[in-house]
Amino acid sequence: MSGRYGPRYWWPADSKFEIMVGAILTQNTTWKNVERALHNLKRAGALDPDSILAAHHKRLASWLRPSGYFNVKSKRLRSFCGWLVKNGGVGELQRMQTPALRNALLSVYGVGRETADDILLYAFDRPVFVIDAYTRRIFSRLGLIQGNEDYDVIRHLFESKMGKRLSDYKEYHALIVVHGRTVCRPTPCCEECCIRKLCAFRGTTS
DNA sequence: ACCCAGGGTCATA
DNA sequence: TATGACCATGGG
Repeated sequence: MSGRYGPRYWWPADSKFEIMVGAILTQNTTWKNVERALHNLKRAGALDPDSILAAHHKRLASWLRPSGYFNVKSKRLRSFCGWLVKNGGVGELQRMQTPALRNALLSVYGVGRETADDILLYAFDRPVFVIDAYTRRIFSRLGLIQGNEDYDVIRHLFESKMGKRLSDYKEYHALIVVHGRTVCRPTPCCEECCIRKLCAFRGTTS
């Protein structure tokens, strides 16, 4: 698919921290709305852990408002920044082994498995495959998984079958999300259109 | 008016 | 382990 569609412009950001913030803000939310929230943070000069920790909840929530769930995301972003600072920042955390770093991320309030893996893959450059709703939907349609397996079961399946190239992990997830948007939700509206849209994935998965 | 989006937490059984 | 309620904005 990379050959056919070329590299997607994926997870644009000026810093590792911006990627991490984006990973939390994009939870069940369109990227367009996340960009607005990120823009608010930048415009306020608050796109850094210290500024976020220093801001009052009311103000932080107002910056995050466009990304939805602004009250819970304010708390989640706060807890994440607290963890980041407490552990010496990105540079220090980068020294950890991937499994330990993943467990550390999962211990943070507001960081679940998918968010943790987004951060591991796109901010810490670790070869971890991100499983999202699109991955389940597309690959269950292809008959390669049932779809309701545990997150880590599907993750290990992908990681065992696709080698270890970091760029492949980043690119494949990007392609899945970009194309997953065009695939019908759980109940196919029609077999024809779904099969046509899924054609792009055949050959890369067989 | 309805459905959905690049999820996670918490209570409950 | 496995559901369900809840969070909330913006676009189709």
